[in-house]
Amino acid sequence: MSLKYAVLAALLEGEASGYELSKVFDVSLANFWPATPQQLYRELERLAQDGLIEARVVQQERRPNKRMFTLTEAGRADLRGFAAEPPRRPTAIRDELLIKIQAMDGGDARVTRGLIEERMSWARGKLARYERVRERLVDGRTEEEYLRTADRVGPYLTLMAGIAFEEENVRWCHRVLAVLDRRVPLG
Amino acid sequence: MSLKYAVLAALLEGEASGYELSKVFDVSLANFWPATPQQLYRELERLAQDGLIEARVVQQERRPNKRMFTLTEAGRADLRGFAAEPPRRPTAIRDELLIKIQAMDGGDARVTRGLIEERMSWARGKLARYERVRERLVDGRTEEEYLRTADRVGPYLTLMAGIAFEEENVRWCHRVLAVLDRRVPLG
DNA sequence: GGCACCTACTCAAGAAATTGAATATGAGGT
DNA sequence: ACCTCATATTCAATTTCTTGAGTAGGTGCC
Repeated sequence: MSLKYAVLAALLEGEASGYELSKVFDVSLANFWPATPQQLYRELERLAQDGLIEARVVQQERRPNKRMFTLTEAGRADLRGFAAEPPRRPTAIRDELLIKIQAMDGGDARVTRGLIEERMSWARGKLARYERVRERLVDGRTEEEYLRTADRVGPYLTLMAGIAFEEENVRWCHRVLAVLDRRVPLG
Repeated sequence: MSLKYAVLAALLEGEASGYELSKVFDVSLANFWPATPQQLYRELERLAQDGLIEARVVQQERRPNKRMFTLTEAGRADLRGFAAEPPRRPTAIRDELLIKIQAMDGGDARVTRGLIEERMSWARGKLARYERVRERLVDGRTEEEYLRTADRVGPYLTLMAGIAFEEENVRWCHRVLAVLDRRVPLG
């Protein structure tokens, strides 16, 4: 049900094809509502049938044709309605690494260390990418100026949530490493 | 696939029935691998068939009988193997509220405020519950002492992740409220 | 006395997600 | 010449998840 609104929200940025959406999703929406390309194509089909988005086929010469989708007024209205309702489900996190950490005792601490280090460097990579998105958004303005004057601040606030999450992730990894070291010194 | 290991990890705490597991999942595992009772019962069936857990029926007088499940040695070994592998999928977060925030511009800022306040008080409630779990775990010891000496620290470290996540959540909510106020002062 | 909630599950229909492959073409590198 | 990657989807099989209901007695509260 929510994928529907995630797609509509993505289209607030403007017209896009399924393929483009699947890219956009990867860098922004995926941070709080992941979806595979297949899911997106299916959802776009449905939304078009329900009149919440409009499709037009763009003929291309040296590429496969593509269908570009735009929000309709009905789509905007539906999204506004959704945005004003309280969420139906609480936040859900699925993190395989945490299952592994839950079960780590009795295993090889050095292997666990490796997993944590991998996670940490992945989180740092993500932070770097977020930072670039942030810079493109504020576009030279100070944050304060941006937040007071920009048309839309929603995308910035969700980006902040993503950044905070990954920063916290890095701190947690440090902490786990410290605990592991105290218990089984690598000396 | 991971639900399997989440269940095995939960059984590291000792024998449990499906019903008990569904309670345990609610307070601890659900924080990084949510599952409904139906999912759990199905998974337990499968794990028992595969010989990773053992079931025994406990006759009860004034209650329906229950089946208690224990890890087998094969189950422990499988779990150890899993815990040493790198995760197959990155962390996935699904947060309806963030979709709403992404799409909030053009809507009623007071309504959005309400949603954020709801989220904040929910996060505080969760923090309070986490704190109680933490106290039961450390059981009078200092954190330092606990971390050096306890048999298992995995559950504590995942609890720390949950606490950090919710604290971050609260901070983010404050921030969003500040931004909303600056843009549309409530006077 | 009645009602709601707790224990302890099981069943089944339908919706959704996952996965892998298929299609067709072009661009860029070695 | 060949290989891989990018564009831009679609299809289909399988698995998984979600939802609601059903069963059946017990406990606690007003």
